[in-house]
Amino acid sequence: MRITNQREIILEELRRLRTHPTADELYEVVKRRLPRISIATVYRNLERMSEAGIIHKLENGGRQKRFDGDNRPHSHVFCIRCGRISDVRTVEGASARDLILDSKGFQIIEGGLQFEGVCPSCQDNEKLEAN
Amino acid sequence: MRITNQREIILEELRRLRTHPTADELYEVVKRRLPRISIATVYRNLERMSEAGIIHKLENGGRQKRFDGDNRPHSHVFCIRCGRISDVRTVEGASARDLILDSKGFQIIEGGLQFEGVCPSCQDNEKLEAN
DNA sequence: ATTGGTGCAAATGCTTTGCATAAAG
DNA sequence: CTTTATGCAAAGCATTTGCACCAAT
Repeated sequence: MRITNQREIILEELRRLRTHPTADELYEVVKRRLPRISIATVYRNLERMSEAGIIHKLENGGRQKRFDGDNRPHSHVFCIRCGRISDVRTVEGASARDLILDSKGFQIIEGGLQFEGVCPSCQDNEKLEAN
Repeated sequence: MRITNQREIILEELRRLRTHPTADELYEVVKRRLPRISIATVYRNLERMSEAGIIHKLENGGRQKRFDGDNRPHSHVFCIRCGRISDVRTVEGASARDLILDSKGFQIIEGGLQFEGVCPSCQDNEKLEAN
């Protein structure tokens, strides 16, 4: 994997953001430093780097993918309303890998806890909408 | 929610299949019984029923969504190569909801263990490709 | 010099939607 | 009868890809 300007800046900005941005959100930020960059380059690099384990790709209920520059193992909460993602703390030592009993022949590569809920700002919106 | 023929048969076939089918796989199966059904109807009903908690929508690394007619809480393994999904057994009592310590203000609706790995048939393919 | 990466625009593919018609309650 | 669901085709939208050009090693 060649070290290009684009790749470095994409990684740098993804690590700086703590918001688990979507590809196009990250593209907007990176564009400020590299005005001629293409969204395709952002997608290609996010894909390559997540395959390489440098970053993490997060799924969210069929919405746009989100990316996480923090590749230490940790759990997330997904807002089922707006798609926002937060990190969460869980009990130490309760790794999903240890909890699995029968993997149905699958070679387990990783496991994690995943939560779904409603984020604070969507809870506010729900209250407003109720009136 | 009105009880239509389409809705009943979609649910029936989804419950019968234990393969966590994609919308179009299910469409193919349902079409044998209802030749004039539209894929849009399948999508609409899967969406409605998963909102209502009758069935479950499963995400899989940015691939096509898969659906599960078994709505009892349980964990899945996702094949990172082909997208196949299997149910897995985990230790009793280790619910993700209990493990969470700080939910960052999110109102947790559900939590579960999620694994990624390589399914048996893709492991075979990997062996073949190595030669 | 050679390989791999980029930008652009077009294509892809899953999913959703508008609308006229049909079925359910 | 009134409302909700369906079928069809077209649109939407995030993501991927072909290709000619450029940059890194």
